[in-house]
Amino acid sequence: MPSFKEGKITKTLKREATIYDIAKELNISASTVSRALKGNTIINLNTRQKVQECAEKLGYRSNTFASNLRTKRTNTIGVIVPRLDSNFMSACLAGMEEVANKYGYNMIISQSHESAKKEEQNALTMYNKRVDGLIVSLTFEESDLSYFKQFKSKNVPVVFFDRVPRETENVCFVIDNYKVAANATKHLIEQGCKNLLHITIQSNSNVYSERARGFTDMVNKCNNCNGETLRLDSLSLENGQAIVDKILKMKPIPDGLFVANDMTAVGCMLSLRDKGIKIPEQMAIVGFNNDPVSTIVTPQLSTVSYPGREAGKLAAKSLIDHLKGENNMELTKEVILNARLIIRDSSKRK
Amino acid sequence: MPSFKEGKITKTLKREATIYDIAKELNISASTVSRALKGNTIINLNTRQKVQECAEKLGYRSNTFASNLRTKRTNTIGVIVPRLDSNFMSACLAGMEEVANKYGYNMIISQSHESAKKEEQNALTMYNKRVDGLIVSLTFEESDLSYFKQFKSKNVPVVFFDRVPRETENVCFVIDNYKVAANATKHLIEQGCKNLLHITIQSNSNVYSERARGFTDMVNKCNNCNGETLRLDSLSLENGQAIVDKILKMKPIPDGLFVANDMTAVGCMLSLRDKGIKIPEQMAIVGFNNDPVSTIVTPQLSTVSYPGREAGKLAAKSLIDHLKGENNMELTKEVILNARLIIRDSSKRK
DNA sequence: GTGAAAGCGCTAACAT
DNA sequence: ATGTTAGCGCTTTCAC
Repeated sequence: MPSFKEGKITKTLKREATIYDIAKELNISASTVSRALKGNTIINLNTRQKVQECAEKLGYRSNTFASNLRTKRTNTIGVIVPRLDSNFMSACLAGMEEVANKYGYNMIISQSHESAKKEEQNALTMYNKRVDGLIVSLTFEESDLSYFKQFKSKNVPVVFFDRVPRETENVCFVIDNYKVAANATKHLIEQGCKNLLHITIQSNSNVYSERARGFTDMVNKCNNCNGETLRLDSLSLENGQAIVDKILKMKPIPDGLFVANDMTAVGCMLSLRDKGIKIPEQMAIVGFNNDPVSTIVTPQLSTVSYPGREAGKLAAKSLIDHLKGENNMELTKEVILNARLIIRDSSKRK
Repeated sequence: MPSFKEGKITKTLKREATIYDIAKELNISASTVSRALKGNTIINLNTRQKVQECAEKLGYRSNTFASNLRTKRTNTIGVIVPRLDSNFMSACLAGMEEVANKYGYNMIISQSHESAKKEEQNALTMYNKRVDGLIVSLTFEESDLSYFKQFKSKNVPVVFFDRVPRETENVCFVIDNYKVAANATKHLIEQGCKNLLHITIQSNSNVYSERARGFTDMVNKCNNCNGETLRLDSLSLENGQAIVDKILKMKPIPDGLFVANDMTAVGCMLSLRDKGIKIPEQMAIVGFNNDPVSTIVTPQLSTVSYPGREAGKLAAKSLIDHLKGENNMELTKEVILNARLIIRDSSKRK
């Protein structure tokens, strides 16, 4: 240990206490202090208590970098999501945080804002911060995802949820977007809709393409009905007005809407109501996500429940189990979460 | 540097590349590599390029711990919030993340779940992780907040937002809850409400106590009206039913409601509608936060706009400016953000 | 423009 | 039960 000959008092006030300070104070070795601090029972109880007291007295706090530098683990999980300010995403994050926290992991969260470039930057940051594991929901901007490959070479597990790669070796937590979209469409057909419209986003993301595919396939199975898909640049509450303007110019005007998220569906509903169009009589509507807004709008919005909190918890748990060596990720490829159609008044004609 | 005599090849594959590996490969010193990697222009451009190439070739990534261990900075900001899955909070977090990311900081987020004990644990974790700064919104469970004092002794700036300490030396980002609550109450009175009810949470938190005080003071200024405050254990959409049951048993039944958050206000509205009570004619309602749901419910909910995203951005910016030495936190005590009453149909009688 | 050397604070293998 | 020792990978004087 270096000696602080000059200005000792000032330095002592400024400097962080280390295990060496404790060791010196108690006339024992640093290793003993290190062990005592970890509660290692091989160390005399008496010594342990003394160390603890002295640590508190000196305002000691463990230096995670020094520790990480040695142990090569960070106890940190990186999370990259498109945006964190949606009901669905914050539910996912809350679930992850809960699990991570429970097992002693911290979470670093970053947003890609739907930009592949930002996603890459974020991935690089996570990589350099040496997160122990990574949880990702992709942007809908297309990219080769090569920047996630590097993690594999370092044995850092990556799991995806919701928006997952089309093809990947990584574990994915998803719902069966195809099936549930087909179900929703079938429901609209059963309610007597003849001219269906699917409103979604222009994207190659599995989430949206699968929903669109489910919609189209189901429409095609139906002999006397028609289906169109409207692909927009973004989906939000505010888009409602513009969307409705478009819809009302279509020939024939659709009588059934399957919208890829609830906020947009609600935006449409509000605008349709302004135009005096009756829901569900003239236009039956089904949304997606079971956002709280779906129960608040009048009439209540039929939607697909998507258990975000559970998805988050499961993804985090799976990652942590893997890190603790308690499960073998090679065994799991994909976890399909339960999503189901919730029928409410916005689509119920019978 | 240690030599890896045995099993060199295997080790080379597993081991992380370091600046020493690059140095050896290029026959230069580690210091030069270190400088080159940082783009230090004192190093020959040619050398810098070579180093860069070699780094990529070896899959080198900077070891932040070693770096942090030396520089004693983490470029990480800790965030502790009660819950992250509300519209308001995720807007705040999104704002913070945006700013933090822009200035090269990472964010570690944790939830206290309204428990003071968990808040303390989280603070301790942040402390030990040596965050460069901390942004906090408090639980509504009361505590002495002593666990935030330690940061000051280490010169780690702490800023609070939304739910802030009653007395503190730290910078706080808030709205004027008192004033805006008084305004909302005044508005209800102006609409002809005689029996007002404020629905809030049982808490000493500045946010709720100030809103309640604003309400009460304004009611007291009014000669011919009456005001009660209902303090609950929690506020949520789901509480609506139970709250309405209580309200309808009151004598006299209130004709004006000022609810401390929008979700709860909406919960009440839905339940009131079920009971056939007319809004705003029989019961005028004002909420708080300007959550998207306020524009979705029928009739639209009058509320108080609370600029969460801006609050988050400002809090983060202030913290980072301070970390960069660009502002003096001693100069700022409290930043009052703009919040204003938004009058919609749920309270408009005239 | 580049190198040598010391040390940030901790842990763990090995000794006693 | 405790101590000795040797680094983890980086940055940063100071020297040339």
